[in-house]
Amino acid sequence: MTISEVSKKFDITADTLRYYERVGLLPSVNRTPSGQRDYDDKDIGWIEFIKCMRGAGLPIEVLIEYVGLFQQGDSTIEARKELLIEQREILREKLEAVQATINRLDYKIDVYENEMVPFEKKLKHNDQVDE
Amino acid sequence: MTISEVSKKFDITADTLRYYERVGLLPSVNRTPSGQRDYDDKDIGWIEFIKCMRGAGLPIEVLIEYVGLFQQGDSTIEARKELLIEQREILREKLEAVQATINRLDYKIDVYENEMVPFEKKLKHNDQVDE
DNA sequence: ACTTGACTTGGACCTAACTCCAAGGTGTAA
DNA sequence: TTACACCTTGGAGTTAGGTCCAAGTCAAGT
Repeated sequence: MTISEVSKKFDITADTLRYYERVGLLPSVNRTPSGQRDYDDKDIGWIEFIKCMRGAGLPIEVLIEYVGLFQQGDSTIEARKELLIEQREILREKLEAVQATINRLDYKIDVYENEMVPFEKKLKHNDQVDE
Repeated sequence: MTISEVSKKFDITADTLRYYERVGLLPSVNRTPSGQRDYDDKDIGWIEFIKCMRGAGLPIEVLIEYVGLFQQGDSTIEARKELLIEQREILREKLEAVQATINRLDYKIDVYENEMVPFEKKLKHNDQVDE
């Protein structure tokens, strides 16, 4: 799979895909004899994983560390698990914060709705007075 | 209230508070005769609001716009409401993404837990073989 | 009056995560 | 074989959101 195909498939720019590779987030992408990237299923899997994790806000550094551990084989299983648990905890806190803010916006929007009723009434009243 | 008191109260550095003011996010903070900031209840209210919104990831630009609308008075109530509705929608999507990623991490962590059982068994087996 | 600690400003600097560009190589259809 | 779209690299530039610093002012205690 070429870089532009992957780019379209995941809606990630080719520049970003090259950047990911450069920083060690996407190691060992195969090349065609002429040097062009040729993504295989394993690469696609990583990209899909990275897209999901980045979409939730995990820092690239953390993902690089995870990839690095993965490449070191079975001896890092425990470390990888700990890393994921730690990130999950951070995401749980983020979820809480986002939910709390949504609740607050719900309330504020509701107040605006109800504040507009007397506001519109006032406008109507003024219209009547003018007539 | 002095800047350091506000800083402690909300766990926001004084530099950040000044930065917020500079970019127009916290307009019209009163000063003492000697020119030092003296935050009042209204300021405190805004800071608390900003902290909550920033904590959920709303961009500063959007908050600046909201503050600006607010200062223009009642005629912007509808616009403010629309702005909040739009941001709420974005937060809902973020919530979805974070939740989906937590679920995925739950699954991966679970796999690691179960992958480690045979891994440890293997270790134990080796131990027995060695003895 | 002097010290100490908090406050002021303007502006430079920093980090994360891209994003863009120039200069050049490749591949395929007419 | 020429045109054209697509690929390559290294490196510079961008954006958001702070963060830090120097040089100076101010306030409270001794």
